[in-house]
Order: sequence, then structure tokens, then C-alpha cells
Amino acid sequence: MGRPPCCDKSNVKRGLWTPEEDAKILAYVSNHGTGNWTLVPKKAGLNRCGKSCRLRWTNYLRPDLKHDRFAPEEEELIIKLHEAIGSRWSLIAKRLPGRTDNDVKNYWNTKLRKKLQKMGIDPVTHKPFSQIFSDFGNISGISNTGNLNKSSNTSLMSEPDHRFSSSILTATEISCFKKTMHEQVQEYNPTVTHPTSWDFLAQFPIHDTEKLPLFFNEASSSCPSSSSSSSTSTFTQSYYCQKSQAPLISPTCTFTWSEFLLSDPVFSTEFHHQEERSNFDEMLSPTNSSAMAMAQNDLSSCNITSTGSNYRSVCDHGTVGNGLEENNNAAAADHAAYSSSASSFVDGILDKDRELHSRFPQLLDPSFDYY
DNA sequence: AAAATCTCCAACCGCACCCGT
DNA sequence: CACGGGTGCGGTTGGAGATTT
Repeated sequence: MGRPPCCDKSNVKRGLWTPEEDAKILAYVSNHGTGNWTLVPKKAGLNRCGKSCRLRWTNYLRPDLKHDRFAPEEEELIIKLHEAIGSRWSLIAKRLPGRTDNDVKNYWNTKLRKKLQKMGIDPVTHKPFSQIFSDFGNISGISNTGNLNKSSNTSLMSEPDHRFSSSILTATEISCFKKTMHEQVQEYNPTVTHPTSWDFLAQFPIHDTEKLPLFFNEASSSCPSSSSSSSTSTFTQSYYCQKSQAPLISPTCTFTWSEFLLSDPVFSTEFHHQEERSNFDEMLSPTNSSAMAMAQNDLSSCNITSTGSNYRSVCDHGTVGNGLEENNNAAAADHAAYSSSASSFVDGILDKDRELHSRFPQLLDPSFDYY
């Protein structure tokens, strides 16, 4: 038995607020202050749910709210805080005077998420997609050195990988991922009707960096298990942790924003002051005190030094995403076998597939429906 | 010019937590 | 301790306006 509704929804007005209704709320609050919102509609002469009145006040009518566009500095802060604490919009909004959690959430969903995607960065995990792909190649300790004959009927996509389902990903996550991959491949190339192996990746040019990010981002964002408010989804998190053989479900990752951004030549030249770098690392490192303290405690207790202008310089430069394949060095050196070129990426995938094929020939059953 | 599609954001929903009784 | 009302929060939706076809 669920909680009873806060009001009789059939008898209260819903939808957009009129100026007259706004005026009534404002008049009521100016006389009585906020609080006990369930009584506000009656006392203010409104045919609205009290909850709706509270929302209207907190998200729109409060006099301290800003209604103008987000400044670049605010944008930077949102991105950094989102990386540190995830979609804790209320905590993020507390760092942005005049902004509500709803404002921040909407701005993230409509602008910032897409911006990161265009830069080649997964907005869920704030990691470069190239790393995600390379880490996927390393999933569950698969060797990078395949020495097998080519096969056109290999099997990674043909049957649930027991290693996935038993230790890293749930069957639902795998199914969701595969389905998403299939849908997006078809969107890119409708002639691909039913890919049964990783070989299908070779059917389209991998160098199209506009398309690549979609795979993992959509897979992570569309899976039920990945829609939680945690800072990283279990789905994607598992991939990253495989890289360093860390505990399977653990936020421990070797990647940091500063490493990634420093790998960009333009950014690195602007970001050479040690003090700034130190502050930036502290702000961004998920293992460090400031960010994690925010996740655990009230954000207001944290002292974050924003060095966001450096970050903005990268965003505005616009080369991080498209230039990723060329510019990765220190941060992604161990991923070079996959990310250095399109062909090596595809070859890497195929190698993994072939190796898996040889290890688990029973996965070849073509009748298996991987949905 | 009209229809279709996309973008954006205000508002809603349901759950969880807090706190007084 | 249990219960219930108030509130906070994150995810989702609906629709107005903008843009594209």
C-alpha cells in the first residue's frame, strides 16, 4: 500500500501557472512566510495542490532566484561537481547562488550532457569514450594479444558471456547493452540487420567520432540499472574498474579529469602552473577529500577552489573530443593499441572476439537470440 | 506557408527522509 | 516504536516555442 496522495488531484488545477496565481503565492508568502504548504492553497485562495505551490515558489517565484542564462563559470562548476558527486542536483545547486536544483538539472540534461558527448566524453562517468572502448576490450582480463585465425561467425554478441554475467554485469545489463549496440549500429548503417558478432563493427568506419560516443553513453543511460542517481552507473563503472583489475564494483579508477585534459596540447600549455594543477586535481579527484566529502556531507561545508577557466579553455577549444585519437598520450598510453587508429580499434575487437571464440566454442550456436 | 521535428524548461510524480505525536 | 504529515529530492513528462524540412 503506497502513500496516499497529498491532495485530490481531480479537483485541483494543474499545469502552467498564471500571473494571477503567482501573485497570490507572492502575497501569501510575503505576509505569512513559507512553511506548511498544504495549507497555502486554501489560505491563499488557490485551487492548487500544496506541493505544487511549494514547487512554484522554490523553483520560480523566490526573489533570490536568477532567471538569466548560465554563466560559463557556472557551467564549469556544474560539470566538475557532477563528476565528483553525480546527479545530486540539490547539492550542486547550493554551490550556484540563485539557481535551483531543477535549473541545474534541466541545464545539464539539455546542454551540458550533449556538450560533453560532442567532446567525446561520457557524461555519466566523465571519461573519454576512447578509454571506455579500450577498457571494454580488456573486460574481465581478456588478453590483448589474440593469435587466432579470422572468423566471420564469432560469438561475443551471440550469447551471454558467462564471465560477464557471473562476475561483472548482470544479464539485464548485458542484454540492454547488446540491444543498444544493435539499435545504434542499425541507425548508423541500416543494412546491418542482425549482427551476430563483433565483426559487425567492421561494417562501418570507426573513425567517425561523432557516432562512437553514442554506444556507451546510450547503453549506460538507457539501462534501468544505470538510471540511478549515483555518480557512476554500475554498468559503466564495471568497465573502468576492469582496467586496473580493481574490485569489480568500485569507484577506483586510474583516470582523472586533469590527466585527460592535460593530454590536450592546448590545454596543457595553459594549465602549467603547479598550484592551479594542484587545486584542480583536488577538486576533481574522486579519491580526494573535497569531492568525496561533498558526496558524504553537506556541500556547504566544503571549500572548493574553482580553477575552471582552464577547463573552459578546453571546452571552447573544441578539440578534446575530435582530437582525442591523436592527442592521447600519458593518460591513455596503455590504451594506444585500441585508440591510436580506427583499424587498430577494430582489429582489437576482432582479436578479442576470435580469442573468445577459441576459448568458448559453445558460444557459436547461431540459433541463440542475443536479445 | 505549413507540417514535422527538435529543444527547452516548468511542472509533475513518487519515493525517502525528517520530525512531531 | 509506530505512525502520519511535511518536505526534499531526482527522474520524467508535457507542451510551448524554435527550427528545419
